[in-house]
Amino acid sequence: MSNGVTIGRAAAFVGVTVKTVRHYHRLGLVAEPERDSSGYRRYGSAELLQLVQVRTLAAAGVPLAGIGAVLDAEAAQFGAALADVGRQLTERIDELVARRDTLQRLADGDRALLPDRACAVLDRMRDLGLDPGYVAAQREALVLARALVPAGFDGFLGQLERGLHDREFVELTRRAWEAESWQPDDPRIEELAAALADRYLADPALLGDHASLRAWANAPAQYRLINNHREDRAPVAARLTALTEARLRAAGVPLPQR
Amino acid sequence: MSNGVTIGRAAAFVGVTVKTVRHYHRLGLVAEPERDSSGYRRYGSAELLQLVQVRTLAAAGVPLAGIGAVLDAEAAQFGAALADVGRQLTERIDELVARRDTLQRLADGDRALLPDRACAVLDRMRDLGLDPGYVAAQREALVLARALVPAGFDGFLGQLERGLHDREFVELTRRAWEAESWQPDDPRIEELAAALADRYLADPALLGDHASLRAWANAPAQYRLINNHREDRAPVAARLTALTEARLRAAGVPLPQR
DNA sequence: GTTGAGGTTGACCTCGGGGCAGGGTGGAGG
DNA sequence: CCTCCACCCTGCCCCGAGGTCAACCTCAAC
Repeated sequence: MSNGVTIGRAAAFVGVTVKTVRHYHRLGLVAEPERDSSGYRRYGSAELLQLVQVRTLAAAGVPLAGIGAVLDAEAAQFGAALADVGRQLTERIDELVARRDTLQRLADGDRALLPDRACAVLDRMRDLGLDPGYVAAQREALVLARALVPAGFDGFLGQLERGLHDREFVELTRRAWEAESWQPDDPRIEELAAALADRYLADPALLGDHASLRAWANAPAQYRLINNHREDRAPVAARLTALTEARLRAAGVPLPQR
Repeated sequence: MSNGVTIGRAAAFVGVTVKTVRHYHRLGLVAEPERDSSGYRRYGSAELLQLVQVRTLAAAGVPLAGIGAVLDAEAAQFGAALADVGRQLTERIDELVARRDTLQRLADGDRALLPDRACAVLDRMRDLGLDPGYVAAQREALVLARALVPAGFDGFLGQLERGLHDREFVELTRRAWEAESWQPDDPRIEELAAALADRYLADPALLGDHASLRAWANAPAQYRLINNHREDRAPVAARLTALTEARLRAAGVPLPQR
């Protein structure tokens, strides 16, 4: 007799691949048809009908794992089940759209990973003639700060902005970066630390506002990490920072514990 | 010294799970930090920075496999790479939206798997008092026909509609369904087949229009499958169909070969 | 007889991790 | 000291919806 069609024809009729049909069999969504004398599956109309039903639901986005239940459920539950699937689809769509929006903000120019205000600060640093290496280091510190201490990020930015408006402070910053080429025991390092501490004490706003200081105090581990960033590649700067911090602490400034 | 933070803290800082961090290590997206004396990973700022960068891109929908390349690429390629990812995201979003739309059409009432016109035909069958079992069988045949011979589907529908407008034909259909309770050798079966064939020959439009007939002729395997659907559960109807077809062929009607 | 198309099973791959097993480590409390 | 609890380590299998590769078998045509 050789009743029915082979799997290839059945798959073609319904518009799927042979693999997919076998996959549905393995999941129990479509009954296995009888085999002919040579072991080939022979599909009759009943199996094709199931295949069409499963395919229609799958193409509509119903997860394969839920198709069995949907087909078993009669009328009343059927609509509810489909509505449920639709809700899940909507959620995933919204998530993907949000991702794409984030991506577009990232791709907007090369200013990835940081908001516009931070990019402006970095641009300003470049314009002031600060070393590109220093600017890059600040950029990394900002990226870290934003992720690790989001509550203190705006304060951190404000602190940087204020520093850039202070000509003397900018000069000190420039020298501090140049100090990297000095010997580690150069006596000028101590001098520079003292000058920096004096500047901070003369204008405490350079250390950040109240909210910002509190945020840092609440996250000492993060403060240490960000503050020590690039320490290995800039040992002189590290020593400079330590000396300056010591002086500030001695003057009563409540910096987070090291 | 115990420098740096453990994996759990690092993960919490960045807002991911410990598993995710280790996953990134395995993919080479974040450098493995040094281990302390007990074998624990100790994260410094450099690793955290990488983690933040990777996380930001991943959250924006960049596939992990592409993040390495994106981070390596400088400025110019960076934007292009992100734009590319954005395009892929848009494609997937469109696909999901299309799925959801399909789903909503399906969920609209219990009339799944078939278009409105077909549902109307089935409703009309019910209204005419035809047996629910018969209507269900016709529904399955329509689902199959739509998937297997889309070109002939509208013609098939039209054929059914015309039949429903023919009072005598409806009566014959009703009797044909009742015939299932007869013995397989009941002489009334032959009579009924003759009456059906006569009715078809009296109004050949009941067999479908030209386009429809051509579509069936081009898909004999599908015709056979759909025509023989439920044959196993309705042997009398099967015999009835065969007898009727034989008469029609004898009268010169070009039905597809069995 | 041979060739090419199409059938059979099975095992392994995708992507972004989640979950569990089995065991080690460190600090706090009885 | 012992125990509890939280945290860390590695390694394995799991998810969805199939794709891909391998090795072999069968059918129809030349």
